[in-house]
Amino acid sequence: MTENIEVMLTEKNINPTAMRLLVLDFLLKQSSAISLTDLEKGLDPSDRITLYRALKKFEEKGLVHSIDDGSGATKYALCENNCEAGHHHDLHVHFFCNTCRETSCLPKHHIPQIPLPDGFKSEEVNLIVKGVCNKCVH
Amino acid sequence: MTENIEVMLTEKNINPTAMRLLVLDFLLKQSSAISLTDLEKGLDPSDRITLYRALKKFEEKGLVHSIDDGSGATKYALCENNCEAGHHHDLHVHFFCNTCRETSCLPKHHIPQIPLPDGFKSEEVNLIVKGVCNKCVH
DNA sequence: ACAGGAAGCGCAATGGTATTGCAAACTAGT
DNA sequence: ACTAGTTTGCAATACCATTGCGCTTCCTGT
Ligand SMILES: [Mn+2]
Ligand SMILES: [Mn+2]
Ligand SMILES: [Zn+2]
Ligand SMILES: [Zn+2]
Repeated sequence: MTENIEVMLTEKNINPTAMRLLVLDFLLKQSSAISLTDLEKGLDPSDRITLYRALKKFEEKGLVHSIDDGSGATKYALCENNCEAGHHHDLHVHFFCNTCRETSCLPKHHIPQIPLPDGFKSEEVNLIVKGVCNKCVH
Repeated sequence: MTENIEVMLTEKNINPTAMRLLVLDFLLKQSSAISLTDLEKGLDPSDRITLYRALKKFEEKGLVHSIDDGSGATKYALCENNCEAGHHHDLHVHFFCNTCRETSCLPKHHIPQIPLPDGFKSEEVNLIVKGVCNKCVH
């Protein structure tokens, strides 16, 4: 099991340090995207900055992607495999639940083509839908 | 002219104080959305907190809307008229230029319907396109 | 005109997040 | 075991957002 996690790191050219194994293990257990603070609280006595740099490294190497859901804190979630270092390919919709305040990836829901006025060139799109998630609907 | 600005405020049930007149005047002169810091620098010797509360009041009353463009600082822009207190109706696309770092409203470009998985209910959508704006394309 | 009271303003203070510098600890290759 | 490069922990910094509070200003009823 730890070996499995280690392979995931080495495949992305990330040195599998003890801290990074813990971080990836924690990420794998999540059902929604987490913030740095979530991670810090989840991995008890751990330095926030080290965790911050672990996430940054993961993102840089295409293992996780960051999500700006408007909550003020950047969220992180594992990529869908096809991402490479410095090049993310998982441009999907993200959902923020106003009830449980969890942010989820909707990898099946690609972002539609957005028409723009003449002279505007799109390079990146951030689409975040807010509402009530499937767990909070009653 | 000042009378005109004053009317805009009173129509939205906002007390037209000296500070608020200045803020609205400044907003009317902008061609793109501005941050609180932009406003503070634009209106020379003025208290940041007072400006902050002016913008909050304007937003609450449906005169401006706030934009989270991922830059870290909330941007503000005038609404398209049909907005009411506590109820904004200008759900349009926003564009962030990676070159000039200006954020623009694209009021002609409504946000398309985003399909969601079963059980998810959409209440709000934030769509921000990043790229190169018409002024920066060469 | 006067007394209250509400609204607005300026300043201080707080809390949260992101980011960098630096020295100590650690790893890997020789 | 030694050295070079990487990783870590802690301090420090920089913003941004938000609230508390006393003072001023403006409005209103008497
Ligand atoms: Mn995602
Ligand atoms: Mn807008
Ligand atoms: Zn939920
Ligand atoms: Zn531009």
